[in-house]
Amino acid sequence: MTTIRDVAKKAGVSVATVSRFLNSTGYVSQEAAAAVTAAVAELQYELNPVARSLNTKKSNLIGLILPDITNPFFPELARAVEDVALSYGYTVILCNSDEKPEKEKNYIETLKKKYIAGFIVASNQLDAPHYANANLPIVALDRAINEKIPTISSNNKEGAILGTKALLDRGCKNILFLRGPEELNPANDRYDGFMETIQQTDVNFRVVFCPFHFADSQEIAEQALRDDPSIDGIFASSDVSAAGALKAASLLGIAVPDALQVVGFDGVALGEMLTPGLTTVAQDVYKMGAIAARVLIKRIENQEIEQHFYQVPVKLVIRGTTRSVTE
Amino acid sequence: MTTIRDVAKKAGVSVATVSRFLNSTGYVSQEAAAAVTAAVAELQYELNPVARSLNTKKSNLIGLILPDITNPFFPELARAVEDVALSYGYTVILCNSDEKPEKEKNYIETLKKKYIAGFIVASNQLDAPHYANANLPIVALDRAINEKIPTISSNNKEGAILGTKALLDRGCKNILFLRGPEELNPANDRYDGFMETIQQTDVNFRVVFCPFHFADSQEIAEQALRDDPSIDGIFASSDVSAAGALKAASLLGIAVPDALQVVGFDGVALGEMLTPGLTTVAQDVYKMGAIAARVLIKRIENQEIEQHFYQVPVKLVIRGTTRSVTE
DNA sequence: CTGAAAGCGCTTACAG
DNA sequence: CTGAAAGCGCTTACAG
Repeated sequence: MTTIRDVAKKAGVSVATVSRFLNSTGYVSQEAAAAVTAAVAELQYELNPVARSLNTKKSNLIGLILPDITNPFFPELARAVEDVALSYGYTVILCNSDEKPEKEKNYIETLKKKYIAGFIVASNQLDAPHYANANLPIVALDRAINEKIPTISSNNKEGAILGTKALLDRGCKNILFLRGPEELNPANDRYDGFMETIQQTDVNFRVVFCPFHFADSQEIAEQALRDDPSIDGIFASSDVSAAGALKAASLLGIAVPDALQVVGFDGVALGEMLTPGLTTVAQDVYKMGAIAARVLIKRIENQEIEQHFYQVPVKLVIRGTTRSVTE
Repeated sequence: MTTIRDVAKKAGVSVATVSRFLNSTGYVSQEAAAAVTAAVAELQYELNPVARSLNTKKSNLIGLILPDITNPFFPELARAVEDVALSYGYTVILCNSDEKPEKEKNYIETLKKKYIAGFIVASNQLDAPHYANANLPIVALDRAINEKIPTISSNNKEGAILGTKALLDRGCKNILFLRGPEELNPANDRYDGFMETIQQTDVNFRVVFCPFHFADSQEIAEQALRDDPSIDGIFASSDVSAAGALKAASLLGIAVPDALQVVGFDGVALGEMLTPGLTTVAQDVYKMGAIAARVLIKRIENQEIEQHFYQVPVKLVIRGTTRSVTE
């Protein structure tokens, strides 16, 4: 392995000069710079990041803390984070927290020992003290912990308004809203958007809590549809829940979209694979991840960041679970 | 930050003794051990992994190289790897390679500089020289590069036999096999299983290449079904392809499972969300990932490993895209 | 603009 | 069984 010492010797300068040149810190004469450049090229020298970390107490590792990569929302997010990280020379460590504070805390502590540069956190435990005390650059997804931590989220309320209107515009007169978990900020924003929109009309509606889980959603939807067969529209707070609702409808022999229209939320790949294809409010998950990574890296590198809250636009994707607009 | 030096001072021994004790390398007297233990506890000392890495040229990082975490097969694999890694004190770095040799090579090189402990590789580029020359513990998924590298895979051939028989047992007389990419070992094993089984019968069949991609699969299946409307069974080499085939059938107005039965391969969550639910040959993806991680860690720690090839069993999951068995 | 030297926090022959 | 010392490969005041 060739070290900075070898480079210094070959270039005829001190290691300090080589280091300063390589890190563009401090002045280096033209000649010295040229000599070092040549020596580096000739020896194919590459800096040892571990040795550097030991000094600077910083690495180019970033931690991505999320509940569970298995949840269809997260792979695309992880992909975006990794793409951006890679392009800036960072490496990402995957941390599945299962929303457990001890797991998160544990990750933060063991990674701090590795001088991790920062964290991107997509978790509900964000208000736990281990984040506030982490003393490290952090960027949050979907949940603001405090003003100091930049947050990226979709425009969930706007999305819910779009989704609700989609059902209204298509003639639904009795809408079931599958509301997501109460602890989830985005789910609550979606709820607000739905309520605000529906209450401006005289359309019937009911709201039911429903986890973002397929089998549970199916059961809850089935129950609701049995209770009230006149339901003619379902707005689910997630695509997985929408898939559950579709399954329930099929089991009950309810025709979609003729007798029942369904709109999901997320824009996950699953939606297009269903039959009929799921009409949904699509988030730009990749973009969220990319922004999160970019903002984190800016913070790590002490660059200015323009804003602390990023709202990524959302859009309605019309597929087969809704009919054409009625006049 | 408290260092090994502080511990040594408090315990009244040298840092060498502390280090030896902590790493259980070399002899340490009872008294010294006790003193160190007490000092460590009192100071809440934790070893600095970066400083250690610099000396030992090893870290507890493991790299997971896969084509794209966005492909529904991989999140569960990644989850398993991470779970096992965590329980043994390792941390996993996510590397999306897009099957590009340069990307893989680049990852390997930059991570080697970080003294990465080993790699788990789920990629088709495994025969590229950068693996053979990596000079690091590697475990492969689904593809053997050479005898030195342990490999974990599903029993793909057996699975294909199961899937084919499922169609045969249910009366299919004209089967379309959606064969996966030619470069993919598992896809070829599935093909072999299919061929072996079907050729023992006088049932009509045809084979078509088909990438593991939804829209492409849909198109290919649609074309095939148009060409030959008498097809009454489709065996797809992946669940995503099966989903594409189902979509095609629905578009063409072909009733599943009455006029057409479909069997997938993978056992991905998507399968149960489809309507009707997808009958499929399920792999135990989590188990594959867990074994891969366990084997890699054994190699890293120079433990014996029992075998070099692990075949994880596969099982047939019957859902709604097939009928009941005919006599 | 540059170099000698100390230091980051550990490990590991080596001598005793 | 144990300690002094060198070393892992870099960075960073400090003095010049």
